[in-house]
Amino acid sequence: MTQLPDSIEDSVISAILGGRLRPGTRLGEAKLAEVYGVSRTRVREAMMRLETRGIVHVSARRGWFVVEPSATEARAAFQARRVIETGMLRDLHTLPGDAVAHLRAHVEEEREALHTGHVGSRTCLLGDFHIHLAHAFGNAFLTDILRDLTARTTLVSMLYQSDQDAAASSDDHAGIVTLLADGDFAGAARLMDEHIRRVEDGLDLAAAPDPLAGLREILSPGAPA
Amino acid sequence: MTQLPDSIEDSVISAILGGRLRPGTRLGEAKLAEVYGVSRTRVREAMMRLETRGIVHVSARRGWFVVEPSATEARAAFQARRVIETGMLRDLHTLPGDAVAHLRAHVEEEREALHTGHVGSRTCLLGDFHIHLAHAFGNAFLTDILRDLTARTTLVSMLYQSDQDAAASSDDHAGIVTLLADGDFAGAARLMDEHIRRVEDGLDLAAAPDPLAGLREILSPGAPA
DNA sequence: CTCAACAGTCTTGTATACAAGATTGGTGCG
DNA sequence: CGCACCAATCTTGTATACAAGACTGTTGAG
Repeated sequence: MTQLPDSIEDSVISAILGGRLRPGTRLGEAKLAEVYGVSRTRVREAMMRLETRGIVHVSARRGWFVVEPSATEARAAFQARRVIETGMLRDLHTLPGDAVAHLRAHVEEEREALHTGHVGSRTCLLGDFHIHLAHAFGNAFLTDILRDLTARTTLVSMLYQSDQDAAASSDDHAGIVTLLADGDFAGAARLMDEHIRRVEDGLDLAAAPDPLAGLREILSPGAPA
Repeated sequence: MTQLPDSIEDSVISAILGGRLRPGTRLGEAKLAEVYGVSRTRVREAMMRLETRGIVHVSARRGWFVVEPSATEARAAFQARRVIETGMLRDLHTLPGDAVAHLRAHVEEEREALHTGHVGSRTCLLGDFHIHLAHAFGNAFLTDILRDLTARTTLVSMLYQSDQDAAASSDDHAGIVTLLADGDFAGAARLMDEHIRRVEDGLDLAAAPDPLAGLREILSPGAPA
């Protein structure tokens, strides 16, 4: 379903969406250059582009890091998504003929991923729903903006998620598609508002961003201190 | 009011907002490097950042150019602004105490610029209103997004504006501030919707983007061919 | 044993050199 | 006179070299 990324940026973003890159992960220029088989120049360019999109940031002479949104930024990212996505649905009058079918198919994919239990593709699909919805709306700018915001909220979820009920999210998505199919755009907007709020409220923003992100995977099999 | 820009990006953007840089203008790396007194490397970095923000684009081995939005992109840019700004106002419950005062002061500045008739600062101020409003809303992401979208719609106006009644726009702004002061956020959202639609409808999207943009300023004092 | 100072290593920051393609102006043929 | 071809020039694309700062591990004094 997801075509393999052709650029370094897409590759990094899809790794984030799929949960393979965690917030705070260091992305060394030399290492990436080797991985992608290009020179540091290209890697640097890609990193700078990702920086202006708010996906990574650079710490002077230390390296590039996947952003670790603060509690404030986490709230703001979800609010931004809520504002844009509900605004979009409220502005909606008609949808392209095949849009509902595509969205329904996507929700079906989500369901399957829920059952097979593959966490990576599940997270990725749940985020993709919103991007597909934006795509159906047909505004390229909003689609791009939401893609970046979704990447950020995915990072937020990795940092602050308490339980993040994936099944409930997918149910919301299904409900939204049903309302869209009925032409009840205002209703869809309301449900979208609740949906994003629900995810947002499920976050534990008091949880301090894990300063040991990189260590965890190495230490996780060991006994607690 | 507007502090002088400290980065190349800000400098370019403020030149666009002020109407000093027109769509299609070529920005040569060597020339910019000389102007800013830096090496081509820095200029290139800035240009690439502006490219991901949709402000300039690169034509392979020909140079960097200020974007010339197509009719489709023009419509999409305004729609995106409408969706976001109305969504923002609808999501509003309270406003910081000094926000209304600041916005009122800004509208007053617009009025003065209208009377003195300085086109550059007028255009700049009319765009800035929306950015200040976003700032008052208090979401940094949305503010950044709207800054870039406003730059784009400014470029659109330069290409497709038929008459662009600045006075009417300023009146709309004043009306929005009044409604905000009364706490009528839904009303403000409605007026904002009308306001952006009005500007959008005032565009002549049939007008082909001027392929001779760069020549005009040189030839304008001369007689028609 | 603790801690401060220091040398070595690693990583990014920046400039510069050179390659590759685009444009321009000129030249010669038809 | 018009047009196609070609050389010269200009501009960006990419790699690489070197400088500057940050981190790590060691060493020695107290």
